[in-house]
Amino acid sequence: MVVFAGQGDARRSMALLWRSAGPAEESRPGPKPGLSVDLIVDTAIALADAEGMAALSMRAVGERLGRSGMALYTYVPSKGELVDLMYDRVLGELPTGYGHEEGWRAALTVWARDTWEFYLRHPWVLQVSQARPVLGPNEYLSLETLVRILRETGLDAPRIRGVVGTLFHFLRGSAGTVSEVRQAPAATGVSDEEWWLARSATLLEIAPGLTERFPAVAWLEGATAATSSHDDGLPYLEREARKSFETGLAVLLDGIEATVAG
Amino acid sequence: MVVFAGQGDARRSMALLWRSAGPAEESRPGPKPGLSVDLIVDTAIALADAEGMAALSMRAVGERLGRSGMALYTYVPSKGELVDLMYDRVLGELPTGYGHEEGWRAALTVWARDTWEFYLRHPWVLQVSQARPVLGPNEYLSLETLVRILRETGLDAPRIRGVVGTLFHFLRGSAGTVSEVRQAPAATGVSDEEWWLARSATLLEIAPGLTERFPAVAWLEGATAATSSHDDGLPYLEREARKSFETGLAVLLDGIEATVAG
DNA sequence: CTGATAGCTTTAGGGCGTAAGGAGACGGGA
DNA sequence: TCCCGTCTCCTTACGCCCTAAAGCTATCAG
Repeated sequence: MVVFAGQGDARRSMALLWRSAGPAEESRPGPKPGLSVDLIVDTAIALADAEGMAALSMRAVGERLGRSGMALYTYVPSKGELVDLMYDRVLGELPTGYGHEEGWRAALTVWARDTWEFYLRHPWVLQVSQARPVLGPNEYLSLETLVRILRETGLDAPRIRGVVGTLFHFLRGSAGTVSEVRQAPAATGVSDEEWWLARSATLLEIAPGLTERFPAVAWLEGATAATSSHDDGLPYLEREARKSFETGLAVLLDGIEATVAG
Repeated sequence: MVVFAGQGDARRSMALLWRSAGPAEESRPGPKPGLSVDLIVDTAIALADAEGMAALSMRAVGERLGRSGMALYTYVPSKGELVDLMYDRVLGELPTGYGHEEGWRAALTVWARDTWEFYLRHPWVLQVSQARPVLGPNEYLSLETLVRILRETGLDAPRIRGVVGTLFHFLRGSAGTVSEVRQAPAATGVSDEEWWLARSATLLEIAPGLTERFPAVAWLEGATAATSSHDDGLPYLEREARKSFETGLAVLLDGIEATVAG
């Protein structure tokens, strides 16, 4: 599920995203607000962190706040806007200062690992549509952080743009694999290993001659399984995904270096 | 929306995925089937191609076939399984033979462009969860195709595994950006340019001092806009996404080359 | 005190996936 | 020939989703 953002009138969305902590709070008729946008957004984030994007419904958020789902519409125009606000708020967790004393490659490595772990802390972020930038303050800030590192490479703007995209795609994809691997067993009630075993046993039975039909894949799986340790207690798929992340990151950094060298 | 696959009993799923064109078709009591799994899958693919994954409902597919939504459950155990079948069927479109006469880099470049365009032809494929492999014949085949190219590099299996992942993440992410950029205006009734203009105008008004707060981003956007041609009739965001794809691909290939040399 | 207003609720309408039960068509055995 | 078991397909129904609309009530300005 890619969750699309709200597109009510631009002015209201932007005001919500960029609202500065509290604008004087004049006294007005009617009951005092029992909730606040911040409270709602925080609650929604906690819910999404704990139970995933699929469990994020207006009713569920309302319930956590002791209100009906409809109560939220007083503060937030739609679920889409709420997701935008969650997204931009949570991006604020990302570190912003990566010193360049040790060179851009070291900084970029740390940045990538930080970002990767951020995605794993908030897997639902990976389901927020990237169709169009949300244009919130923290989105700007996180982009600023990355671009600052990359300017150290001396590459021109179009190339930096391409690298920015590639890094984000890589991180989102890689983290997405791990996070879905983690959540799928929970969703289906079958553990990783069990699922894998059941499927591959059935597969051999139903589709014989796999090794002959797909020799390169067979080679890859054989060689991978052979070098795969079982000491760390991680599920099979997650361990492989982590290794792939490190390998892929190294390849990417090499690629940037080669591009810089020109 | 990441669509999770079905996980009915493994045997039935696998049988559906690997079923060989027609197993004798014995005569049985009861009315003749008016539909078939193939017909349903093809119809569902056509629907998803035309109107996106969000429009793919059992009712909608049934309607296209002149049946109720529930009629499909005679052929397919659940929507999840249907999505698996769609996914594996459509993967069959991918070319499989990339000669290595011109070297792996040339082959990989063509492969990447082919795959990228495949994703743009079937954007809904990007919304199919990658949590666990579907393990259908065409998934195997497409992986086989890529691994065959990559074995030419002489890299070891773990590294090839990392590169495979990185390439897929990059392609899926990059194509996803373009496809969402394309579908979002349709979904919201606002064109790309309009949306962008409205947002950035409002942004400048509501969040002044952007350039000072985010100088690196301002530099990047200024420099990009300056070099951006307007001759090809493509919407702004799509043109940029295409350029980023080519840049990113070059960086990645350079990275693989460096790793090989490494 | 009065009237306007804002917070919140309930109701309702149009989606969704799918469980359950029933109608009718058809082939095979008696 | 007739009946019965089986199979396709339908309708109904449940519980979830987002959100429009209308109504209740607490609160404040005048």
